[in-house]
Amino acid sequence: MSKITIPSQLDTTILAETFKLLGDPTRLRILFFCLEHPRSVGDIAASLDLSQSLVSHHLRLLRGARLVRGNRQAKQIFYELADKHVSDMLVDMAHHVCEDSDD
Amino acid sequence: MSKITIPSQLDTTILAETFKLLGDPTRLRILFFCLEHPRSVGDIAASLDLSQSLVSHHLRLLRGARLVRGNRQAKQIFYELADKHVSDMLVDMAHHVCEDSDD
DNA sequence: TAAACACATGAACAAATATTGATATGTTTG
DNA sequence: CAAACATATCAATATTTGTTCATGTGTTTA
Repeated sequence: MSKITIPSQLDTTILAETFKLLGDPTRLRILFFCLEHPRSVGDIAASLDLSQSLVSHHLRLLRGARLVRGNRQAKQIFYELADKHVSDMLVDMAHHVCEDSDD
Repeated sequence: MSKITIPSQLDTTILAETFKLLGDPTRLRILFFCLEHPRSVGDIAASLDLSQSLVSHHLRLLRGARLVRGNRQAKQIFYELADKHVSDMLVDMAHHVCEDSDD
């Protein structure tokens, strides 16, 4: 049930790559910005004061890890979190950081 | 209730630093190895086939972020996860990665 | 079809980071 | 106190990674 399973070295690498992607403030800001509803690349760049190129680069990485997905709507592409797993995890972690208890 | 709270930019930086620490395979292996019960530095190094120096460096970072804590027992220092928050989070994330469903 | 718009990509560079090897600190035992 | 042991720290290096600038791709509108 609640038995702890230690991941293999391979799994650990995969898990680390996901964490690594979340370990950048810019990428986290993008993710949280897209948390409530899909956002266009331009909107992300303008609202977060980032260059369009930079946003695009980060989105590519996030896309590659299936953390976000985007769908075209006319000229724009709207990005949202890939699934509920991801968004739940983000919100959970945010809460973990907010809390300060040591036990 | 289940209202999403978007962290401020400062919180995003702190959150990113935590993720960044978890975003290294070696560090993750160390953490999972110490998940069940405290482990000495030498045991970690030997079991995970890492140099003692490297393990010590990583433990320093993990210690700084209060992800692990160690207490001396004679010559050795045994490290364990800092609190249940951290261990739960690790286990949860491991499960997230293991699951493959898109919904 | 050509121009305008929105986004993606490639090359290049600076900054951050993991790892190593040598050395220092602290603890125990003779 | 000296030697042995376990861990920590320092300096240096090699790799990774975030960011920028210039350019490319695809979609819409005139």
